[in-house]
Amino acid sequence: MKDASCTPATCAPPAKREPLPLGDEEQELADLAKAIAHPARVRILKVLSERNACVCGDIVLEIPLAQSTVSQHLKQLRDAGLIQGEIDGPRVCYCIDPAKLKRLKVLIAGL
Amino acid sequence: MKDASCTPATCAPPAKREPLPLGDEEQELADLAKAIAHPARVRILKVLSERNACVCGDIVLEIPLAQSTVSQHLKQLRDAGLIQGEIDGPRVCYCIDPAKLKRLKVLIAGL
DNA sequence: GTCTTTCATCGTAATAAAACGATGCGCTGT
DNA sequence: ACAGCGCATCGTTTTATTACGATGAAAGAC
Repeated sequence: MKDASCTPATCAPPAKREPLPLGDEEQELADLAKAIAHPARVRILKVLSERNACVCGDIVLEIPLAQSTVSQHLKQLRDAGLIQGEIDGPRVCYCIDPAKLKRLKVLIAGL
Repeated sequence: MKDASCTPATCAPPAKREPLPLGDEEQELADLAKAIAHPARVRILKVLSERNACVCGDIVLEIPLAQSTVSQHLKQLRDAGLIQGEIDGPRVCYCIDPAKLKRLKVLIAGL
């Protein structure tokens, strides 16, 4: 099974312009990718997705890490905008932000 | 525009089982995500994709970083399997590995 | 052969990420 | 009010990432 070997012939012409300073869209995708660049965070998203709704703090039960560590990962996902938390009495309910997740999918698909 | 607010009511039942030890697929996605979790690497993929073929070492010209740094980023993409390099005389031609990129897209889409 | 070009790698310094236990803060029961 | 639960944050250590200049190795030109 021969996959895309890149022969010099297939090479495209070099650039003429300056190296643009790493645009916003590149940064956006990089940030979103970084948010899921850890198996624990992938697991969190998967859990939030399987239980189609939030699933409060027993996300911790799904992940073989200390509570404080899981909380940190949740924060990263929250900072990236991929999930959001809603305070419900003593607990906090998390759920996926579908718009942001969609945005990630679009950016990835555009590669 | 009200987006997915997660009320406690929507919360799914808790888990019964043990915290599984962070599976292979989660790790795979995390690794691929990490590979693109930097704007320079996103840019590299974009360049390799726009010039539909390899574009050898003048990737460096497209990125406002030192040559050695770009080479490091290329290595990370190579280690992740997203790109591959082919030696062509004094230069090296890089191109996207479509299968691996597809794999990334599938995993992301599955979120 | 030597010189040059092209890229990778080494060595290093600065910054960020990951993990944990301990602490703190806001609720909800009693 | 007080105790307990649920979760976030603090403080710390360890490890990884990012970046650069300098050095090296391989191929082509002379």
